[in-house]
Amino acid sequence: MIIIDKSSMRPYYEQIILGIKEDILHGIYLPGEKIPSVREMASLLLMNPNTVSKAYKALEEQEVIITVRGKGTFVNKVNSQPDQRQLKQLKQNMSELVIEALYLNLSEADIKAWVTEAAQSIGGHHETNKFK
Amino acid sequence: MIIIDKSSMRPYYEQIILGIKEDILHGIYLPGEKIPSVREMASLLLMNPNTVSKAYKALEEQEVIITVRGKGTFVNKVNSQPDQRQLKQLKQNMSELVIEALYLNLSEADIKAWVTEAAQSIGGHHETNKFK
Amino acid sequence: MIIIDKSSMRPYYEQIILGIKEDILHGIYLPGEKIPSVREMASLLLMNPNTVSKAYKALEEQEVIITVRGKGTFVNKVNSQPDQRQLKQLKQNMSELVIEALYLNLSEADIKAWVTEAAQSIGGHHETNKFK
Amino acid sequence: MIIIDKSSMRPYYEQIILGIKEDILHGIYLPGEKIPSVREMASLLLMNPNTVSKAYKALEEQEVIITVRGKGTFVNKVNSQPDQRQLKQLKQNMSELVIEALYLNLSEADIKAWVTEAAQSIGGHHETNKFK
DNA sequence: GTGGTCTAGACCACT
DNA sequence: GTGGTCTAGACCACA
Repeated sequence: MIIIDKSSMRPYYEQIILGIKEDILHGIYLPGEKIPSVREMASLLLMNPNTVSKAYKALEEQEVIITVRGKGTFVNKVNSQPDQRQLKQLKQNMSELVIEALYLNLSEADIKAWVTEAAQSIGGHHETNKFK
Repeated sequence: MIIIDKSSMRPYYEQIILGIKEDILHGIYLPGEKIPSVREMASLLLMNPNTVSKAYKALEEQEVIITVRGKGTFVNKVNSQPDQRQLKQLKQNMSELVIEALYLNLSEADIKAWVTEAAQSIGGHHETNKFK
Repeated sequence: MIIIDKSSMRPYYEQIILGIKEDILHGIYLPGEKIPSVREMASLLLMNPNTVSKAYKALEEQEVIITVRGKGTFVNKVNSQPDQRQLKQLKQNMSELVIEALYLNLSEADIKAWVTEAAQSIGGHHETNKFK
Repeated sequence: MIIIDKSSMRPYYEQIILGIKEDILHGIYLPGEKIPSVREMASLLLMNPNTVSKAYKALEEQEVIITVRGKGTFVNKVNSQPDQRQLKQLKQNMSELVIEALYLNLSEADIKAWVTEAAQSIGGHHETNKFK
């Protein structure tokens, strides 16, 4: 279930992107399955369709979903060769996050515990991880 | 040495904040020591003084530095009691980062390896971690 | 109604902060309600938008208001767990004020009369005080 | 004993002013008594003489101390007819402080308790209050 | 339309 | 010389 935090700094459309990815990882939406249309999702989330549309476009660019004109939007199979640009960006973000965490007097182990916690709240449903 | 990535999405002032924290963790600036004045830093970074000032004010609010009007800006001792709000925010960011990473087909171990790498590129200079 | 005293030593942005808090305590702005946009408030107060923005950001940090990008700024519910740092600062200020007052030959009772006066010019509208 | 908080927002010279007033209220300096010279005070407080001088000038303007050329600086008797401007300013500050306090969910009684506490940490030594 | 960021330049208070 | 405040005006991301 996607929950939008209206008071969050993160823009709505990014929250939607994250929420859909999370749902896919949770196995709520399976590869090949249809996800709600822009309008449906908009009414589910009580949001402007334009905002949802922006999220869907971004997801399509990341090849997470595929839109078929006149039929709907479907979950893509996970790409086994991840986008190098995205990877680099993610690693950079992690590095910055670690700086902040160390500055808050956390240890490396504390940070890794967070990773474990986050991963376990998701893991087990996502097919591509079964074989790693 | 702080490097500003002008093409990054991250605003300059946040990059300055991160850069200074990183420098402190690296032991380039020691607690009690004076850091460059707003104007000096601005000319070092080829940046408007107001932008630097904004970063310094944020750092002061986080109790990373202390500014004394008319005298300069100084590195504070690291706060051993981290701000709960900041911690919560950081953990939330970590959780979102993990989702993105899992989606890029990374394993939990891959992510932890990033943490190790990031931490080791810093660790060893930061006094408060010696005793953890 | 917020009134800016241009001859006051207190910077404009602090006057705006105080004025908005006062208006909320007076019940002019209710929790959840939208307050004027940065630009509106700036034109109301005949002031630069940046100055208003600075006040709004400070108010958001104090969790008095919540800003939603692209939508506006809204009054938060009053925080029942006050910030310890703010409390300490306020008490310190009170202590200094009392010294000055005693030095002007006022009695403790005189000072308390001021407190009563100030509180009554506000009280009765602020929901959280009804239950204390 | 005057203590200067270098990390306080309040400028040094104001802290000196407050400190001297506090010492007089505490009976450490009595009316007619000589207080340390600018240079002595500066070396006591580890401060620049110019800063101390600024404080002394302000205190003289408020008729708290009297400087006699070639002899030194002396505590004045407390003025029984307080400066109306100062009174008004002080009352204004109190009003603002009360707004902040109410916003932090404090009751009127809480604020008055602070006043009592502050006054009692001083009271009893100051002659002009004995007769009120 | 909303707020956020950045620049440029002015003036002020403090040390 | 230090940081703090304020203005003016530009551009951008978000809804």
